[in-house]
Amino acid sequence: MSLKHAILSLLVESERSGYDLTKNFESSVAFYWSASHQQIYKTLGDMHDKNWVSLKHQAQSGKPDKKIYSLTDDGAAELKRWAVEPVKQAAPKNQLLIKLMLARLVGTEPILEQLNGELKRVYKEIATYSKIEKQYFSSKPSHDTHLKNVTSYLTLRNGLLSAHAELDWLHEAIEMLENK
Amino acid sequence: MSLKHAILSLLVESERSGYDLTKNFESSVAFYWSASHQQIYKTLGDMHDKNWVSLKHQAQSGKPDKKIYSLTDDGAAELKRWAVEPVKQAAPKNQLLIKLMLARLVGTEPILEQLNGELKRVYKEIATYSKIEKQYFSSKPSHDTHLKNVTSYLTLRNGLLSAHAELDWLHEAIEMLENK
DNA sequence: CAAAAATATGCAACTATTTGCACATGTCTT
DNA sequence: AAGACATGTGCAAATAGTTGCATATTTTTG
Repeated sequence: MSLKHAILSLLVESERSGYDLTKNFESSVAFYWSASHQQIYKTLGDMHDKNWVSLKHQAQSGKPDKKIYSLTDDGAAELKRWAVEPVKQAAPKNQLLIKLMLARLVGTEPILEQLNGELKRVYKEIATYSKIEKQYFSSKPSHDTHLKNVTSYLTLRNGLLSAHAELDWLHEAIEMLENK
Repeated sequence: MSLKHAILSLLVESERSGYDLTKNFESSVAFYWSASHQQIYKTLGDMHDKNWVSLKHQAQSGKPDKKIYSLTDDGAAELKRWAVEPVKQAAPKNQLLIKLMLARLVGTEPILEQLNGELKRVYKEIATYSKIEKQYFSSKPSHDTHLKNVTSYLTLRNGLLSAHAELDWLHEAIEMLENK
């Protein structure tokens, strides 16, 4: 799995608690990976056992204590090893296409409803991406931009291009099904 | 999960064995869902317990016996219920984007290698889709085409549009990283 | 003729993820 | 004052998926 590596990649930048990581996964990381807080706490424990991360307790006034995790040398080595290893392609899982195939069984109307629902969702997604693009990346990064900005920009572009492809497909699909 | 529903959707068309279903998943279904034979046999057993599928044994000369599964009324009802229920969006899982973020840690060269590897894979994928498009769908389905052809065509279009979006993104990403 | 591939099914162990619950405190809102 | 929301951590059970192994026969290929 890559959750371990997604977490380690955040710990490269700074030490973090499970709670901090959960927040990261809810905001920025959510664009390319997702995990619940239960999964994150569990995985931090597993990685601590493997000695990929080290742990220190931080007492806080008022709030509960934090358990702050940092990347160890072993963790950094594992992350470097994984980063250059060939990508393992995730198996496609597209519920909507199963449902589309069921148009014969349930009729085109309920399937068109589903497609229109997705259309709304994708529009919203594109709006979210566009907003971030304007806020943080008002001009396309150039050769003197820091590498981190470049990779963040490309992550955003990935989301935008995929969303646009889905939008185009949904328009095609809706048009063809409406003419049946 | 939707593996149950993907299997049921095939059993709508005809009764099939676990082996038959495995072959379906390796060829056509693979474009939108994937499953190993172990998983398919297991799930068929689970669905038999739920009475979503019924079972008959078929002796074969020479080859091992087959266990042929058919859709039951309960199975059909479940499939119809699921088909019209709102799509549950799959959480994004993109290893490549985690790796891209690691360009600072490991340098841009190994990441460019990964991106170029993906480029090759996507080119092949597009070639596969284009070949099928030519073989089976020489002309865009029109209003008098059977619904099943329309949905199959749209499944193919989904693959093509997604693959093209990824291709465009890879070109952008490679260009930007090369200029660093 | 021997080896490999295809046909056919499945268990067991492990890894990954989801869902539901639990607990403790602080601040902010109505 | 009551209730919601944020901070902070986690267990347990169930579901989903992967990996390795097992078995038996037939057909095809070199």
